Amino acid sequence: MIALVDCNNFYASCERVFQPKLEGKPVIVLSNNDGCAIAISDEAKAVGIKMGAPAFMMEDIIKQHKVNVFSSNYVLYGDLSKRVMDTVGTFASRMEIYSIDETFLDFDGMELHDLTKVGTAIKKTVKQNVGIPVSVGIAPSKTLAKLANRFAKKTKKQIGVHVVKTEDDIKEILKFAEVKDVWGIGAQHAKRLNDIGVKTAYEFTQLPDEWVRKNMSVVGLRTLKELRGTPCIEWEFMPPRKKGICTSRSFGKLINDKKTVEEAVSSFAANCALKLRKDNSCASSIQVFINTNQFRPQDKQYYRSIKMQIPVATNSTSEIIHYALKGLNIIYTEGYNFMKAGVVVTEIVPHQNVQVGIFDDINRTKNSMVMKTLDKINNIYGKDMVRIAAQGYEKKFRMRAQMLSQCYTTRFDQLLTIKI
DNA sequence: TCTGGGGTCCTAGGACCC
DNA sequence: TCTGGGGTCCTAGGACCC
Repeated sequence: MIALVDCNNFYASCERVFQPKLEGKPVIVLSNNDGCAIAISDEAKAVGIKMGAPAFMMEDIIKQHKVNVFSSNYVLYGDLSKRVMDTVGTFASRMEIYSIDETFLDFDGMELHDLTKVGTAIKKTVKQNVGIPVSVGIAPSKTLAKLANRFAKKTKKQIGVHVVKTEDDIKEILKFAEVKDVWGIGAQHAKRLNDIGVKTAYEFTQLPDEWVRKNMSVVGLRTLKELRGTPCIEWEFMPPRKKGICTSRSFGKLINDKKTVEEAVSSFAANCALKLRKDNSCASSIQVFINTNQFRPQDKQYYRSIKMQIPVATNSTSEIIHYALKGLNIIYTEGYNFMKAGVVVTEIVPHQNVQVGIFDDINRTKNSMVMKTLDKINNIYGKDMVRIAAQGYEKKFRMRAQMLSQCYTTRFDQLLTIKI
């Protein structure tokens, strides 16, 4: 059996941990740049706030219902996520962390008589240790565990746990779920399925294999079998090395001078280099892209990207900035209002596997010592305390984040003050 | 004023090779 | 009627996830 433990409205719940007065009140968290709602408490859902809705279109609802709005604070959420996972991990010998707020537990080979009891214990312990509410779904396959979890959230709010064992249990949750709510079936396939009269997950499981294979590829076929109770999705207990690392941001405002775009791209490149070093990896290829704001029909539109090889795989900030700017210089054209840019590093290899070319004249030992020192300083004094000159000083491209909470658990200067 | 960011996998089609 | 066949690699685009 497989359990899926999922944090309820995770980012909104994180904000509540440090402001308990928000319990029972509507809370939402916005995406980067204070763009869209990406976490919505039940109370905020109840007053009509929808996932992904742009903030500027919800101003009336927010004012009218006194919705508490937060900018996203990924440092805080990342730290609380780690604490949740540490607690959940004690309940099974093997765990696969699937995302910042979800983890699968492998119960195979464990003597568990009452799974509902186990689920309840997980929920209670996480709430007590970290303060985050979770739901638990337990079933024979990952896809069914996801559905069971959803079932628990929708129909057993107080308990927050649902166990699926028998054929009848499976049928019950399949008939309850719409096809669009199945993990692995997105909006496109859901529409296609609805068009041929398939509305529920149960009806989907009644389709012939061949139809699913033909119209939804092997991925859809796997989902089908998982829903019928046969596990087909492999465990990934160790996270595999990433194939690409991307840093991209919308700017806080439209930008039409090249120097500012260069500073933004340099900062994104620096962030990719930092992520590579944290992963102990190097990249031998880099992509840069820039684009205008597609939501402004009055503006001339522009999108270009470029991919370049890096002769010797690297994770050095200065080197990656160098190539990023080289690429930007090729694709940049004057006369547009730019809204977004990004840097992607790919062809990633472990640091110790880097092949050095014969004509390589860069002093890599010295460079890596500089990077180590830079990371050490920035670790203590905050990211970007020391940076490469190309990243600029003013950060005119900076995102909006007007309602940012504190880093309560990771910064000494932002600890919570308690008055007794 | 204003619409996120970071990933994965699969498939089809073109280029190229023998 | 019909224009070789079979393989690999790369890329773009589309689907999905949180």
